[in-house]
Amino acid sequence: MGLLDPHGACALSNGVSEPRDMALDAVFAALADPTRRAILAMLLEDDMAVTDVAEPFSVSLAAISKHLAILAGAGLISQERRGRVKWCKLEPDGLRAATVWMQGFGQFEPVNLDAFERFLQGEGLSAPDDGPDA
Amino acid sequence: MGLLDPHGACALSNGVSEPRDMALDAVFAALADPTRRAILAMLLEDDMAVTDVAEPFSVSLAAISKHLAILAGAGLISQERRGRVKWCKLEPDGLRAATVWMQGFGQFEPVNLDAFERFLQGEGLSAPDDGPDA
DNA sequence: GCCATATTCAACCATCCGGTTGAATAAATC
DNA sequence: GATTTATTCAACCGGATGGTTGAATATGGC
Repeated sequence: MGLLDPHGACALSNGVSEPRDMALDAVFAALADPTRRAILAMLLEDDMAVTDVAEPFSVSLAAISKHLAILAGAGLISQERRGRVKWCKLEPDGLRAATVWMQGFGQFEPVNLDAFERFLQGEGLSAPDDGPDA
Repeated sequence: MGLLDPHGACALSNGVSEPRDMALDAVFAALADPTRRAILAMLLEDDMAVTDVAEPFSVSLAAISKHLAILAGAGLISQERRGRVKWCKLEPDGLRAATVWMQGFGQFEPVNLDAFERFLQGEGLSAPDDGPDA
């Protein structure tokens, strides 16, 4: 499928509804909530048990449990039960499809140096030094 | 804080709710709908009038109008009224903050060559045409 | 002025979402 | 076995969301 497949899973007049992008639906919907984004950021530092994830938030444990289920459903985290504790682990690959989809829209940005730098940082490569602020 | 500020605008037990990421909320929520993603992909090719945007979809014009309002509210498109026609234009910069936020999670991916290629493509060379089977 | 076109508004509807609460399940501990 | 700890389930609630319809509002053309 094309990077920017213009006709994802949406109601088209031809009646065809491709289920191709349900994953993107779930990922973006999961990211649309600030609590869930904060959870992802926490898991970026370490795997955590559900109770520990919930600790910094002022909402009920059940609410956090639901948030985690949504994140897991979107493939952004995985949950492994060990004993009575359920460990939550970030699944960075779950973001890849969404990231790629979004990058398709970068072509109109003149340079996008910020993103480029971040990308290199994330890759562990050294920048091809056209200057740090080129 | 910054890129991966672990405590965006969400309910924290300390009662502090930073309004910093409302834009991210809006952007991701806007992207969570397949119809809206399809609209963005259409606008990637050309500016369009509301009626023309609505044409390929099997939902009412009013529904598309609402979708466009949501996209505009998220800063992903701009709308300029010229005569009785309202032209819709992609605003790729509206995606930048979200893209940068997401890229912060790429650091766990071993190589991410795909994304790297896409990145380079999007950065300047020939537009990464929507793909052979788009 | 009148009619067609382009778009939105307003009201409504069904469903989803994020939250709550209290009970239920399951595993570790005493 | 009883209790504490970890997590989810089930029911419920208010508000948002995506959709509809029909009327309203402009604007352009005749």
